[in-house]
Amino acid sequence: MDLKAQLKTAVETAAQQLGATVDAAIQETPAGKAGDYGTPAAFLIAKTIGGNPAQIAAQLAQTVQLPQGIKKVEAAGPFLNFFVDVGAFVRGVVEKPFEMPRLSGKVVIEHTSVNPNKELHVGHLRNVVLGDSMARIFRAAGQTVEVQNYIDDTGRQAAESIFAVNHYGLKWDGVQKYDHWLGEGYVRLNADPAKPELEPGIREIMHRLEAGELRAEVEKVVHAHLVTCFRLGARYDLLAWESDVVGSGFLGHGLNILEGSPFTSWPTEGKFAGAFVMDVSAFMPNLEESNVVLRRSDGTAMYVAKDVGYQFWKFGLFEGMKFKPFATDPDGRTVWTSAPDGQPDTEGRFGHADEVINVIDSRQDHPQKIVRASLGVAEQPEKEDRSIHLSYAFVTLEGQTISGRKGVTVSADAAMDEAQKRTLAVLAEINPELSQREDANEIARRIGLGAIRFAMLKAEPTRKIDFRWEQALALNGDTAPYIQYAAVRAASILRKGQEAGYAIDGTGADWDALPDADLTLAKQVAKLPEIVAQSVHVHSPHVVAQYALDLATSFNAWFNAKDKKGKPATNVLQSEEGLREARLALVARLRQAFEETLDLIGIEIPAAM
RNA sequence: GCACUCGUAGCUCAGGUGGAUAGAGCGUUGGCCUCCGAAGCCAAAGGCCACUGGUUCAAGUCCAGUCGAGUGCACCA
Repeated sequence: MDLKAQLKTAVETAAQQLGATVDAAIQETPAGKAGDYGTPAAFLIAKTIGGNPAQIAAQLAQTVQLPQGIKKVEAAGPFLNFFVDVGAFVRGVVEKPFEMPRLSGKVVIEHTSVNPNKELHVGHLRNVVLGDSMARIFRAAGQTVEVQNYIDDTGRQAAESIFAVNHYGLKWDGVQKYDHWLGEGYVRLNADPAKPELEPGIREIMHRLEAGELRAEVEKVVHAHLVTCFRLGARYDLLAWESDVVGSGFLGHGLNILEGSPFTSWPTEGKFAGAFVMDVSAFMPNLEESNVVLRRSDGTAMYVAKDVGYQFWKFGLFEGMKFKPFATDPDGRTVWTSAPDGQPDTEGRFGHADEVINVIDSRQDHPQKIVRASLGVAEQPEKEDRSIHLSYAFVTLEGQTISGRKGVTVSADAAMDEAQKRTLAVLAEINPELSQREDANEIARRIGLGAIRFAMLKAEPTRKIDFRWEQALALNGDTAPYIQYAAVRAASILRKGQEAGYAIDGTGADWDALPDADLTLAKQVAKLPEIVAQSVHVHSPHVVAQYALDLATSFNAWFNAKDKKGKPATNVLQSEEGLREARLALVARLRQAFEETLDLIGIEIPAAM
């Protein structure tokens, strides 16, 4: 149990003795206040048993049992503050592995789901990075994670691109990236004044797509998309094709389940006569129209019915899809795909989620709420509860709405190329020697991609992002390179320490020689597990990104600390023996915290900067 | 019109389940490399936390309303 949890128990036990049952919050004391951790629990106790909070805090200070590692407690007015034993605390942080949350169960995360008709643009980056980071974080918290990527292969967009290729007689040269080439046909078609007359041809392609005749064409785009996503660091377990969702009868299965619900009906009169409708008012209050049509009066299904069926399948409400390998990712793991000629999933390997997270932009808020409500309609309240829409605001480009058709767009591939190019240029300028090293490109890759990923997830998902080169590729300030630089610097200290023959594992450490400055840093390092727990709780990786910044800031401040005479106060290698070993061990732990934290958001640390 | 999201420093953003003087980055100004990496650090300036009311010992945080911005509201996909 970590120290804060022990403090919480100690305070609550002491409160019990005074006759009050409270939920004691343990927080860090504000900078400048006495103590390390504190609690305002006396307010709550005073409320239940009466009395003066300050007096109660004083009483608690007398009776509370101090856990190991806490050397002193004192009341500061109504607050109860604890003082940690610096040496014992830092030693604990250094020697104990992180106690990550231990969640169980399976979560299915759907992300990317880009129309297979043209290349990804910078707006898609946000989706991929959010989803991939969530997958990493949930995995670290102990859950089984399955990442799915939905392929809308029967939609209008895919049809238009394929039609354009045929119509204009376009030939792929085998050199240009396939998705970029295909996208050019799409753009050309949509700029063509004759497009309205071409409608019958497009419709024919749509029918052929639905029949699965053009699967091979679509697969080429999907492979090209995977190249982009792999480069970003994303990984997938399963590609779920819309044609397979439909072909596996998920629509019917889903509607069958819903038909047994008291919230669905086949009205015989009124505006919905002849249609199959679902009343979601019990799950989505305040709607002007609470009836959702699932099957039209002509018998055809509405689009949301597909989403509902797919969602039900993710939760394991029925089976039916077949699967086969599709590709191998850069780590050598197999990416599976749904396929009509695949094998049945007899082991319940895919789907069967306890929780489903759909990473989709906020324009889909309403349909996603309907999907969620449909689980309520199906009388599956716990699944409804764990049906999460990770909604994020769309990305604009230099203030304009991204539109491939209007040419207001930057591809994800170009953004990554540019990021690496700019990084390399900066490297040549500020560290010419390093830029001559043979791994200079790899260094630039890690920094450039890190910068992009970080820019996409440092803010809350509900924030709108306006993609601007200077901002997305900035190398100082609140950026990935700032954090990476700190991590590299930490590694550099460790290397120098080892070269000098010092132990970095705490051997020979004099923990009690550590001053408060080192305690501040150790406290920051110790926070990682609760950060992971919070990120899982709020379903957003921005919490982890912000923590990574805090960690780097704390380390830089500590590294540069000066004493009253303006001399370095925390120089590790020049510290006295014993203190030096303690600091080296702390820096080693910090470096590990950087690695684990950045890995949670898919950012790699370069060998040097 | 209805619903959802948002409104914190000039700009871009952090601020667990309410708790002690509201924090960063960019930009501005001024400092810090005979000392482990200056892509760094320190300091200054910059805030009626949109507004009004309410709940509470305590509100940036919760509730109601107002104003402003964005998005979505088809037997479309």
